[in-house]
Amino acid sequence: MSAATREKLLEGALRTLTEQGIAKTSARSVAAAAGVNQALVFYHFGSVDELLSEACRYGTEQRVARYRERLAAVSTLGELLEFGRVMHEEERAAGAVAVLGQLLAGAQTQPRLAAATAAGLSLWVAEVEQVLARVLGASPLGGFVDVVGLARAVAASFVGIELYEGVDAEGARRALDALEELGALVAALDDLGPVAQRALRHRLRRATR
Amino acid sequence: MSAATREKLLEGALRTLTEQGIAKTSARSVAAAAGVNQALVFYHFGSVDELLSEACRYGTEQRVARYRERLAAVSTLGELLEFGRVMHEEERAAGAVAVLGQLLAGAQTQPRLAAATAAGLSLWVAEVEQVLARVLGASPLGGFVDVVGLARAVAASFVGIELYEGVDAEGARRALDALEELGALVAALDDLGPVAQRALRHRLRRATR
DNA sequence: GCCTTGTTTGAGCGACTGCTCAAACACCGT
DNA sequence: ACGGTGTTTGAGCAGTCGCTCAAACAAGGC
Repeated sequence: MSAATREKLLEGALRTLTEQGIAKTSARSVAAAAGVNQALVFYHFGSVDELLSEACRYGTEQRVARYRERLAAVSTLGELLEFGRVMHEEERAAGAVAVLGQLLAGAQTQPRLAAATAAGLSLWVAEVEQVLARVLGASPLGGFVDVVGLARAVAASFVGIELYEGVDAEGARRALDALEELGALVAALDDLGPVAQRALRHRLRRATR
Repeated sequence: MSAATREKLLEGALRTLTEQGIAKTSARSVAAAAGVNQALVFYHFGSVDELLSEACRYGTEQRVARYRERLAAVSTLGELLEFGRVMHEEERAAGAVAVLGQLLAGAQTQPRLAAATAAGLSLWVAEVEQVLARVLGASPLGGFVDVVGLARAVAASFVGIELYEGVDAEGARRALDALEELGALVAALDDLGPVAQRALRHRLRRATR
């Protein structure tokens, strides 16, 4: 039992990761953020690594579930871009994506953390994949891009930009604006006339061979 | 003087960051990697933060200079994509981009590091910006995307994907493949006939208003 | 009342952290 | 040979790290 303490520690770990970074995240700092004794980290999780791994899963599942309904309603690229902007605003406040960045940095040399972080990221990837398949399927680009790969690229890039925001908020804003613009341009391909669409598809077929 | 020791420490810092991560990068671990006494960190740089900041500048300038000539020769999107692939292979071995990821993670709560990392990233951004302006200027998309913002997005995304590679190498490969594919599709827009190009430009103009 | 089971606590271990410092060192002009 | 200058060294300080442990605690069955 004592799920309450476990949860306090998980929340404390997420808060510490966003506020202090992976370098200053320790059993003591997490326990302080959770308001409990530091020995409980080892009683409940065995090690700091294991706590962070579980916190990654806990936090990611929580965030993904928060957006699942809204994501399911997205059916055009334009809607997806708008959703991305809204989500970015919400997550910046919660720092949820920044957590993945910190874990990703820490995971480079810790196999246990690497597995947990990869699993956490794949939750996001799975969601993005579904939406992209739906959105791109209806576009002239449908069938020409590997949705599985693109979903991974989108998720990883999002984390990179979130980290970038921590050192250059203005630059990150411009980066996101530019991507939104670029997305809107791709969305505009949907509205091309039938002749232009045919010419475009013909070109795309040749480019992918 | 004693530029030799300074350089040894800078190289040692870069090596430690890639091999151990920001969380395990300390004055002692860097000095060990450099093969010198740990007190020299403080004699030459004053603090660990300052050493890492200078290492960021040192490493980034070195890598950017390494690619400047080749980047200047890139004039089409196709060439740019090929260059990106080659550079990725070279940098993965050197771990130079992974260093930026580690510094980015550490910089979230350390103002001194944040400034240095932002400066290092801006060196890459400046290069990407020049190439993008040249490459996109010749494409139907020219004038429709904010090159300054897009360059920042590209740089930050590259770092994110590099970090992702540390936890899921196969996934990162697919992500990069998909991006390359997507780029090839955009490049194919260049080869559209004049009628389709006109229709496309018309659509783009309407989409950006 | 007592004993068992599951949590929580504070103290403490050895190792590590950033950083300081007196002492030793190497190399210079004189 | 001498002093001066810049560099390097090992020891050491106070503090934190991951982790362990005996002891205190709460709660329930008997």
